[in-house]
Amino acid sequence: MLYLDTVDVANEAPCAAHRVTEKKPNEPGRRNRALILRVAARTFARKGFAATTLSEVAELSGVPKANVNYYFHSKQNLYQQVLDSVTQRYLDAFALLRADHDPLDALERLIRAKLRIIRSQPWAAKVFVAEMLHGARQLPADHTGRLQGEIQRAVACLQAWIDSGQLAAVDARYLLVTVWATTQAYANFGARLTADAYKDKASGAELDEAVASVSRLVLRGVLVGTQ
Amino acid sequence: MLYLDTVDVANEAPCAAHRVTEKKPNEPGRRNRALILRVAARTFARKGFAATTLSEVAELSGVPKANVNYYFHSKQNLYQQVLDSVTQRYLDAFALLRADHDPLDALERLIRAKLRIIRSQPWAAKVFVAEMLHGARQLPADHTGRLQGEIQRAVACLQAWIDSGQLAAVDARYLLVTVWATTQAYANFGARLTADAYKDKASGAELDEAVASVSRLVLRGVLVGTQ
DNA sequence: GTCTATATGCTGATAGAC
DNA sequence: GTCTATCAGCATATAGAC
Repeated sequence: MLYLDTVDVANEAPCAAHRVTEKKPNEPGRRNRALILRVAARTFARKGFAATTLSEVAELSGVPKANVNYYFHSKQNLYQQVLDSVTQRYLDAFALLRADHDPLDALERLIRAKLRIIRSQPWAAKVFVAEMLHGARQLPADHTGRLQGEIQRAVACLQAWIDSGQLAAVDARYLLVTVWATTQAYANFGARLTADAYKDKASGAELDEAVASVSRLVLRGVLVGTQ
Repeated sequence: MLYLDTVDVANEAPCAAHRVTEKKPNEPGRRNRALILRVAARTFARKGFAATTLSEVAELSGVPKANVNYYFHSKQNLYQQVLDSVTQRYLDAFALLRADHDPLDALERLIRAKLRIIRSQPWAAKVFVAEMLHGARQLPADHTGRLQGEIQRAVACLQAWIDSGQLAAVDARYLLVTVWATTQAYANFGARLTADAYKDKASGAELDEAVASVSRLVLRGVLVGTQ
C-alpha cells in the first residue's frame, strides 16, 4: 500500500531532465513502471549502482531490456527515482523534531518514523544509505539542499531543548548522528549482527523491539538529571 | 607511519589465490605496490568496487595500466587486499572486550580503538563498511568466519557483564550494534552531518572529541542504577 | 506503446617486445 | 621486471519494425 504511494510519487515527479510527454499513462504501462521500480530498488540495494545492469533489472521484471530504457530513459534516472521514493519520507521524519514538542517524545517518534520507512521500503532505504556513503554524488542537488536544511533545523531544535534544560548538555549534532546511525544499523543488520540482512525482510515484531531498544539505549543518554 | 605498516601487512599476506612467486621483491616494485594499494583504497572508497576502473587507479598512481594487473593480477584481488588491511585490526578491536575487565573501561577502549583505525586508514575502513553493506560477498570466507566468531564472543562478554550486574539490562547485541554504528557514523560524516567527509581527513582533536561524545552518549545508557 | 536487433564505447585482462 | 598494443566481452542506449 505504502509502496504504491511511493511509486506514484516517483511517477508524478519524474526527473526534470527527461519529462515523459505522455498524457494518460496506460494501465499496463503504470504497472510495469511500478514493477521495474521495485525490482530496481532491490537490485541497486544488493549490487550498488555501477554493478547493476539494466539487463538484470529487465529480466527480473519480466520485461524486454529496451522497455526499461523506454520507461525511465536512462539508468541514472531510474536510480534517482528510486532515491526520490525515500528522500521525501526522510525529510518528513526530520520534521518531527519541533522545539515546541516534548523532546523525548519527539525523538522517539523520529526513531519510530525512520524504522517505519525502512520497514516499508527496505531496499530503497539501503540504496539511500549507500548513496550517502559514496558522497551523495547522484542525489539531485535540490534534494541535497533540502536535506541539509532540514538537518540544520533539526540540530537547532535539539540545541534549543538543551539550552532550555529539557535535554542533557550533549553535542546536538552528535546526538542526531547517533540516532540516525543507530536506526540505520538496525535496519541493515537487525539483531543478527551479520551481513545477511538481504535474506529476509525484518518482521514487524523485530522492528517494534528495535524501536524500544534504540529508545532505551540512545535516549537514556540524554535524560536530564543523570549528568 | 601507520599507513606503511598496513601496506606491509597486505603485502606479506597476499590473497591465497595468486601468491606471487617472487623471492626478493625489488625496491621500486615494493614502493609501487604500496602506492597502488593506497590509491586503490581511496578510489574504491569513493566510487565502490564496480565503478572503480583499473585505468583510473593506474593513472592516479602514475604507473602504466598493465602494471596494476601485473602486481595484483586481478581487480578483485586488489580489492580484497584493501579489505585485508583493516579486517585484522577490527578483529583486534573486538578482542578488547573481555569479561574479566571493567565493562565501561573496556567499551571506551573499544570505541577509541575503532576510531583510531578509522583515523589511520579512513579509506580502507570505508571500503569495509560498503562491503558489509552489500552483504560481504567479496570478503574472503575465513575473514567472515573469524569476524562472526569474534562478534559472538563480544556479545557473550557483554551478556556476562549484564548477568553479573555490571551493566544495565539492555540487549547485548543491540548495544554492540549501537557502539559499532555510532563510531562508524562519526567516521563517515564527522561532526558536519553532511556527505562531504571525503574532502579532508578528520583531525586528531576532532577524533578525541568524538571518543568523548560517543562514550558520553552511548555508555551513559548502560550505566547501572539509572534503570 | 512494445519489442528485436544493433551501434558505440569502455572494461579487465593479456601477449609479447624490451 | 616493465610497458605498449591489443583482444574479447559486455554495458548502455537507440533505431526502427510492428
